[in-house]
Amino acid sequence: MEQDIKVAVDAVVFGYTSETGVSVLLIKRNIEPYKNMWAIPGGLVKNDESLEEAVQRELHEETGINTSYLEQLYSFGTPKRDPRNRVISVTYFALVKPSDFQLKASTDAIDAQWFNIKELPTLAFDHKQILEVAIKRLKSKITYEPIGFELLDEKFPFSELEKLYTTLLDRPIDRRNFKKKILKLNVLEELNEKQKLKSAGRPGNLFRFKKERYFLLREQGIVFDI
Amino acid sequence: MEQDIKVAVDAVVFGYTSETGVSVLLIKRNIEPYKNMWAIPGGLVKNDESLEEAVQRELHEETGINTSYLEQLYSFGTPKRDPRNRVISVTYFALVKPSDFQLKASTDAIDAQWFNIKELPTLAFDHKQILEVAIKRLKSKITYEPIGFELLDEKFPFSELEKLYTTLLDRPIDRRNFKKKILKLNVLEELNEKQKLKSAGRPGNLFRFKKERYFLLREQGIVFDI
DNA sequence: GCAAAAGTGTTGTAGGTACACCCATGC
DNA sequence: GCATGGGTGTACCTACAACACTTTTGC
Repeated sequence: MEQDIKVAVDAVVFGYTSETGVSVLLIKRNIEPYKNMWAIPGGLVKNDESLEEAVQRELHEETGINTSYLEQLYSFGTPKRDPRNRVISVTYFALVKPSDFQLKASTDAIDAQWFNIKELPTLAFDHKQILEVAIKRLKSKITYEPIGFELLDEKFPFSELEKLYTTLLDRPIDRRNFKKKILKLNVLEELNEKQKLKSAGRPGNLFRFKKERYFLLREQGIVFDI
Repeated sequence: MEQDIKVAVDAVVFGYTSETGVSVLLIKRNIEPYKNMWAIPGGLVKNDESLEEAVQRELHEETGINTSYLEQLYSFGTPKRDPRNRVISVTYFALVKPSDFQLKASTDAIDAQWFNIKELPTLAFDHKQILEVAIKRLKSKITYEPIGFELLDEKFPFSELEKLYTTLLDRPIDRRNFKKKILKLNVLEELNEKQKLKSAGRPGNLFRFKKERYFLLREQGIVFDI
């Protein structure tokens, strides 16, 4: 028999806010199978578009989001992973700043929503497994590439970066040592602005990351340990 | 129009011998397109087999090789990468000991042969690009996982391991420091046998790697720097 | 003035790097 | 005996980890 396999792309999109922690973007499915269940955004690749184009398109259609940090994660192809047909899914890993976007649902999705990675709902298909791979990648990546900056607002107090790392690594970090290491990368620019605190406490200086230096480091596959 | 995309798997198989250095296994295509050109072994996935099963099957059919070290590398899906149809290729990365196998060609391949990674022939499709990704992965992986052992014979003199690393890293290594680092991993067992040299020189002790310890390290995603 | 959060330096230690001479074998 | 390759130890230095008190702000 002729090969009868479909090709899909799915995107695991991570975001971070200090209130909600590290979150992943999920959509509520509007069609069978797994109707009304939460799933990773994605869909079938069109005949004439590249895989990357397909992810960006599906992501935009289903959630309204565009992302500048997108890398391939893994391809899943177990025969029965989709009950309808055989579907190979090429999955992607994306990082965004949630505050940059207003989530919007679409025809295929009733709803699109951020979920803290520690409080995930039951997921459609093998998406639980995909998320596990993605979360593992995120946790490992943050220790050797300064991707934290993709997740933070343009200007942020140093404590935000520290909170992000603490959350992801799931352990406390020594503030002084952490700051020394990050500053040594020379990727941060300290601004003459202070953070606006909601409550008591000394306001911290705001930082911005230097784009050129940051992209240079990423290209060189920079290695740093936290 | 309905989706019309085929799914293939391809395997980049690396081997090492001290005579030929780090080599990759290629097949000479027996069919159009790119007939008589060298290519990475692979082929279309069958409807009811997993991706891993497909790679192992194709690899065995085309070259006679079985591999115990196999991991997914990357998926390539540019629309025009195959001139016939749209084909998504899920590529894999394999390590073998060339001495374990007698290469044999098959119907789809006139010939199967090892090529030093520095002396590659012109390749079919986008296989040059695939190989570049694979070689990059190999070079980086060898610095943080002790995969070198997958490439060496069961018993080997320490100098073989050193040669392998020197070749892959493309720089000289301090023998004493290298030995200290490797031995600290506690993954090697020193045997009471000496190497048989072809020419002059003091014969070295043979080593064997401790399987349990080695697999434990791999599971833990061990990090070591050369 | 007190609670909350940010800012800041030093010291000890472990691990990495650099480095050169002797030993066993083949011819 | 000479050429080839293997085996081995030390000293310096850098980089990381551990660690606590002061400052600024809100209330």
